[in-house]
Amino acid sequence: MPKVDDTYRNARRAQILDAAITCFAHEGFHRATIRDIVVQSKLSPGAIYNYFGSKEDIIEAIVTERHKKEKRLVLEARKEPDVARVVGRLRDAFLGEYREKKERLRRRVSIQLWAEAQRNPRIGKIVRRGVTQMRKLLSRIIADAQRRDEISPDLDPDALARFMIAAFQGLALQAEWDNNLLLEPYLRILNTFLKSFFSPV
Amino acid sequence: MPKVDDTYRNARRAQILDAAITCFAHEGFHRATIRDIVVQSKLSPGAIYNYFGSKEDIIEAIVTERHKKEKRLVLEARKEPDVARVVGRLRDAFLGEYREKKERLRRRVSIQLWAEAQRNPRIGKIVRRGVTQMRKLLSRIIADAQRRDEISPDLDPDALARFMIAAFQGLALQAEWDNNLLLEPYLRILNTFLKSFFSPV
Amino acid sequence: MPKVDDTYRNARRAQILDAAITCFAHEGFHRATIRDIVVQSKLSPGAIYNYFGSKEDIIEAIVTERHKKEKRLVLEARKEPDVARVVGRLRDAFLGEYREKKERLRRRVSIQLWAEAQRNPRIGKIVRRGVTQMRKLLSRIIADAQRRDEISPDLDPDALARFMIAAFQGLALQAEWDNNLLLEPYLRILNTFLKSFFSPV
Amino acid sequence: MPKVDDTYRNARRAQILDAAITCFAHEGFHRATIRDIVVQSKLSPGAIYNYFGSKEDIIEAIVTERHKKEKRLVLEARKEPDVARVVGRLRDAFLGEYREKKERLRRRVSIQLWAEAQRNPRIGKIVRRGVTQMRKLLSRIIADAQRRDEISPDLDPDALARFMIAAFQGLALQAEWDNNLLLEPYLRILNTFLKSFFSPV
DNA sequence: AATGAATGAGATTTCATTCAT
DNA sequence: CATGAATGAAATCTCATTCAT
Repeated sequence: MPKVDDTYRNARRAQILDAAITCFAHEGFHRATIRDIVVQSKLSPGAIYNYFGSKEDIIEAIVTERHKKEKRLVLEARKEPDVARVVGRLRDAFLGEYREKKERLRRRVSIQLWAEAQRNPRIGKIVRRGVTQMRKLLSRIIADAQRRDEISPDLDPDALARFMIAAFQGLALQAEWDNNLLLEPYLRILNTFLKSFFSPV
Repeated sequence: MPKVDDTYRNARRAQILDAAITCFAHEGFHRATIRDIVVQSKLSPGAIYNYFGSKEDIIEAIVTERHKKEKRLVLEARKEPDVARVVGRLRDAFLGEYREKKERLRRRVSIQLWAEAQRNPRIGKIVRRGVTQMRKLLSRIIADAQRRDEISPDLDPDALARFMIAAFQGLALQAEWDNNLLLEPYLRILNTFLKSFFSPV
Repeated sequence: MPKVDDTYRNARRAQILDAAITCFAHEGFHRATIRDIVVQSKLSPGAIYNYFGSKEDIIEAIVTERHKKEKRLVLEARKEPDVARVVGRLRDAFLGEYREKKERLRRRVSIQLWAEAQRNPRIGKIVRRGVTQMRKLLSRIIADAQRRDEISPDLDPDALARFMIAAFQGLALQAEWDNNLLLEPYLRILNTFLKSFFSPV
Repeated sequence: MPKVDDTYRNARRAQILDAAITCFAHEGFHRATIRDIVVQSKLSPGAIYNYFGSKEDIIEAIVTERHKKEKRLVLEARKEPDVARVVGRLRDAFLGEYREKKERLRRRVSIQLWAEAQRNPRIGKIVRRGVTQMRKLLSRIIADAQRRDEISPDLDPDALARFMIAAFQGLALQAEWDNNLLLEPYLRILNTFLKSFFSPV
């Protein structure tokens, strides 16, 4: 079944990554075996190693795709005319994901990644790069808003960006532990917080 | 079968837990081997299994001690006369730890725990219990303050507690990735945030 | 199903065998993968399996061709009028090869074959047949010379043949290990040895 | 069963090496699996890896012990008063091994080593070192004899050493292929050869 | 005939845990 | 109580070979 085109190969790649996300989300990186991914993806070990050189490569691919998607979300949000709306849209985009089952899995994998990044230099580098990228993007959005006098010039853009990211990271964690965590009340606090920083001065 | 006293046993236990924290912080739960802990603790495998029934038991002991300590911190802070000071003291207590090397290791282990809690029901249960306990404590502090009219009654105590926890969880993560993260600017944002919620109405 | 002619098929076969010799010489039979041969030969796995039923078949083909060539060399040498000249020519023929790069590869493969012959009955049989054939040829040359009174009748033809073969096998090994082994001194010893046996009585 | 003494550990080590020699001799390095060695040695995989870091380490240990033994043999032989007797004793020592079953296995492994040395730099280095050591030892024996006027000064000691080694290497190979190779006739040729070089001038 | 993606048996190695001393 | 050698299940990855196209 040779001479397949890129569409075919991309489909297989996605098939493997999807299976891997499911397995990693349920078992963690270390407990999820290649065999698990084999079963989940309905492929064979050999087939998987045709697309990825190692288990770590699969993890890396997952992170990389995740980061690409997040960057896209932020760049999309940035098109809004003022910072309040940019931030509102970001909030909606990231919170929106909380309903989707597939995204739930991805979030679980993200938490695995935070742990893995600690001891795996290669994964660490990539995860770090991703978060830094996100922080820089947010930071710039804030700085731009300050330049346009939309928000107080006293706020440190970088620190505020960190704080926003923290609010979402913490939510991700807690949502993970609490199956019936109610988004609404959290959202209301978040809005109060956002308003206190991002409403027109 | 020489009966040794409790002091001796407790010292050995602590020796093992200290070694384990170091190993887990550096290698993660799965990559850190019992042998690593053996080397680090200068004991033998057999000795370790005399004090803990399994690797998981060691992890469990670490979490449990961690939670006890955090509970102590909060109960201590609660003695302050008003909520602004309670929150301020909590902030100082948790941030104070950021300078200590030993605490750095514990924080790293915490992140490992978040990941492990996802797939290990036993650890999951304990970690969940710990965060819930913390949330309940904070939540009650907030509710009490509302009852004393110190802060707005519109805020959902539980959600605000979650938000505060998130701010610290996110900081822990980012501090982990960014060796030279500056606490000061983050602290300033945190203060602004806290003030906007907790200053006398 | 395009019927191609024998010339085409023979060319492909040679292409595969050449590639295989290179790979086997560099990586050994077990470490050299079909994929290596695919890359080296610039063909595809499927193509290779069109010409050879298995990796072992390729090895077998290499041995067989090698043996054919050696037999040709001996038969050629045997045309010389007396045993001294026969032996001299054999020596030149086999030593002549030491300069050629391609032959260096073949010699490396031969050493692999000695090892493989030990545990692989099929290869073992062929290798054995080849050496036996060579020994018989030399043995007959010696016996004929004895019959013609060219050399002492006391020498056991078979044992002497073995000894001659050993001298070359050992040289092949040592040349393999010693990149700058000097042929000349060895050759002088070899000549002294040959003269002591093969000079006219 | 801890705190064992060196005798115990050496016995286990020997047990593993013996099993490995048997397996390697029968199946070759690549076909012999660790599991084979496990079965043969009646130990467990873990036990084996307690004594050797890898399959390659086992191979290395086998070569090293072999070389030590050969060196001992030569040094022992060198004590003879004149070169003829030295050489005679060497011949007897090495040929003597041909009767012993255990030595037969070792010889088979040696042939495997010649092949493995080609593609495995680590093994290559050790094998080379061993043969070089042997050649140097023989070479010095010859040179000493020349200094004492026992043999012709025209012979190149190094080349003659090579030739002697070759005679034994070739014999090892042929004995391997020919189960009923007769040593006597070969020995007679060898003696003629040795006499022609080593008898008093 | 050629292609090359897929297969899946099997190899090496690791490591939590046990238990004789 | 301590020791550390031994156990053996299980994990990752390789590679000869097949076969749909």
